[in-house]
Amino acid sequence: MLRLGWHPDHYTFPFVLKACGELPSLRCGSAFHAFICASGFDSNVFVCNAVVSMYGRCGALGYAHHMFDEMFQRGICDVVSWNSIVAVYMQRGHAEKGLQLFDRMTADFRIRIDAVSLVNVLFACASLGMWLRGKEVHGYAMKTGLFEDVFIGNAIVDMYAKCGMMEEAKKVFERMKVKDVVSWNAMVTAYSQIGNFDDALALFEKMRKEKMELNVVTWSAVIAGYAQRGHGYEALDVFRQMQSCNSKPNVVTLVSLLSGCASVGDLLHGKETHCYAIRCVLSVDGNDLEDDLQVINALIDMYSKCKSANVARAMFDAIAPKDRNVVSWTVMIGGYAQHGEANDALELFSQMLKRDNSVKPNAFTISCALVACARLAALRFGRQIHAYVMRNQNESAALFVDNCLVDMYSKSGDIDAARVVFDNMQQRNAVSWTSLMTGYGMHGHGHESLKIFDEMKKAGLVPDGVTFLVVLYACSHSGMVDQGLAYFNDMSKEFGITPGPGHYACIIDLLGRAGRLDEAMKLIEGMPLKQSPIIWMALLSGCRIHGNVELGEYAASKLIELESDNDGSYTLLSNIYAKAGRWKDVAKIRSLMKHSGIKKRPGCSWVQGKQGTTTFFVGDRTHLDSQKIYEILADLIQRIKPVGYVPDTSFALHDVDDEEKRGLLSEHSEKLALAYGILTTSPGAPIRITKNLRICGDCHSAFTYISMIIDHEIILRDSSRFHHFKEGSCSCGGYW
DNA sequence: ATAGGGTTAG
Repeated sequence: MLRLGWHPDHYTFPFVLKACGELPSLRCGSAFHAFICASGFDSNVFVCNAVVSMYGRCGALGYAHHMFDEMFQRGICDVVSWNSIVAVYMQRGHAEKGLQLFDRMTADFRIRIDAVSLVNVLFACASLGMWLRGKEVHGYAMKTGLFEDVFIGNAIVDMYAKCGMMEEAKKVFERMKVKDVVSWNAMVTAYSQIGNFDDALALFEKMRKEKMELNVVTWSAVIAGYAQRGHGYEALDVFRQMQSCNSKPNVVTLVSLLSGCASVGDLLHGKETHCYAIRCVLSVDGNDLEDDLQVINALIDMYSKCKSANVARAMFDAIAPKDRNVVSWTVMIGGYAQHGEANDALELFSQMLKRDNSVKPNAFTISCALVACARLAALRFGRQIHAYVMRNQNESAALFVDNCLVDMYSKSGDIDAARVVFDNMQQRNAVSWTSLMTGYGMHGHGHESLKIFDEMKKAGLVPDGVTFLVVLYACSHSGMVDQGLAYFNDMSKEFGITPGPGHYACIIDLLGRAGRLDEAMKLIEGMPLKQSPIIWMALLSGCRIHGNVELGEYAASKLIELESDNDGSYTLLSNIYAKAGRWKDVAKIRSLMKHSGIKKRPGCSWVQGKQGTTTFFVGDRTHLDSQKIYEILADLIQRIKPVGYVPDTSFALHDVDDEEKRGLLSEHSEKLALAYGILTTSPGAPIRITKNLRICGDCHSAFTYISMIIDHEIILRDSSRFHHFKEGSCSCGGYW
């Protein structure tokens, strides 16, 4: 246009400036601003107002305010100028500052406000939760007739909804004579966000039935509603409907959809959505970095929750390091912590701290790192994170992080530290209480766990299904059979909680340990539930403890029937046969496992040291100090034999002669870890070992004797609970 | 000028 010799007028500039704001491109915008000044158009209010908005949209708050001030000095501000600067502050998240300016505009300068001014102030009331002031504005709008404006009506509905006054919002919505798609969307999203998704869906259906206009916001809101409730398949279904209606999904739609795929672990649809994102949403030139990053972060999250940690990591690595934001780091760390290798999570977290750059962990990141520590029982690392939290306290996020700390300390074997964190919490919820109860339960302090349960109820918190799972677990690991049965009855009668498979498994476990296998079997037969593998596993392990071959075989056959015959069930059955000396049957199982391709998961133990953890597999000889480790072990075994230790070969699981069996036993990963712990731990300090599977019976007996002759307490966490070996006895008292 | 989105705990 300029090249053709045409001259822009004051109608042209606002359009050009608007485009700069939408890009947004501060460079273009300020270039036009300079051009405007040079050509004398800066005397025009219309143009100047557009400059203010442009700077605001480009995030240049200072420039915007400077422009406004200059106009103010020149005395050319009109209502639009005021509205513009107020809106600039609102949109950048400074609602309070915007509201202050609005008050000056009306009180000090007596500017006659219009509909846009009202929408601005309603927006501020909504985001600051100032419903009283919002109500005044509502009254003003009714008096002046501005309520008829659909924009005003929508803003009032939204204000009430955001202030949690759904009844008021509904009333206003129903009284609006003219409604548009925004009005309906405001109601749909409000219902969805307060958890009343039924009403949200009902409105959505009504919109469709009456053939109202549905836009991308409507569809995205419904997809997000399903996704947030873990209904990924329904979310995908709505996405299909959206496509068949020729609505074009955008970034928000895809991010919602991906979180739906993640929540149900649907890798296939996740990949499909990834392809769609590449085709239609991700910008080719990387112009829209913010939006792209959100989609990429959602993709990383989806891939790790769908057990594709490597793909997730590749995407993470593909983001330029300076472009990764805190969410990118958090989803990757959280992905490793929960669905992958927890060690990788801690490795990545350390990297994040080391980069002394702009990205600092937030409460989400810390929680994810603590989850990883809890899984590994990485007490030392967990303590460091605790110290970091103390240095960078953030009140508003304290509850979540503190709960993670309680869980981490409980699961890492420092129940006293868990208690200290719990006692110092400003706020507690049901998760805080149950985390502590789990800790005591895992350590075999059933009575303490139940005491906390009583205190929890006294504190006014209502126990739910998870709480009772923890209660029953605590009872079974402390041999409190009658209490456990009583709680099991109470939970449905007094608290109206229907027991699920997990609760039944706990009770079967409880009865099984106590040797009341017939009662356990009767309970299974009378169960009003679908057969579930964990229930048969519980029975099977009860049979293992009491050497009941017949019932064990039955439970195993049920597991195979349910097609959940994993290595654990075969190992248990094999243990039962071995205990009964039925070596032919042991061999049969071995060949069956070979035949069906089921491999015994390798046992693996790791021990906490000053320099981090050291891991051992069965028969591991890869360690530098291997020779010393085996020497220490051999020496210990020789020394405990005179005190009464007899190697229990039934745990060796191999149909080989006794001499060889004894060799295999002494190479179990937990024994190697203990020897290494003795080698490297300072005298008197406890040795902390973690094992991925349950501790082997022979190792348990050996550890008990060893604890008589060494100067360390041995604290071992296996996949079932904690064992504290001290002075010739173990805290588990046989309940493991 | 009004409506929608990603990461955390038992």
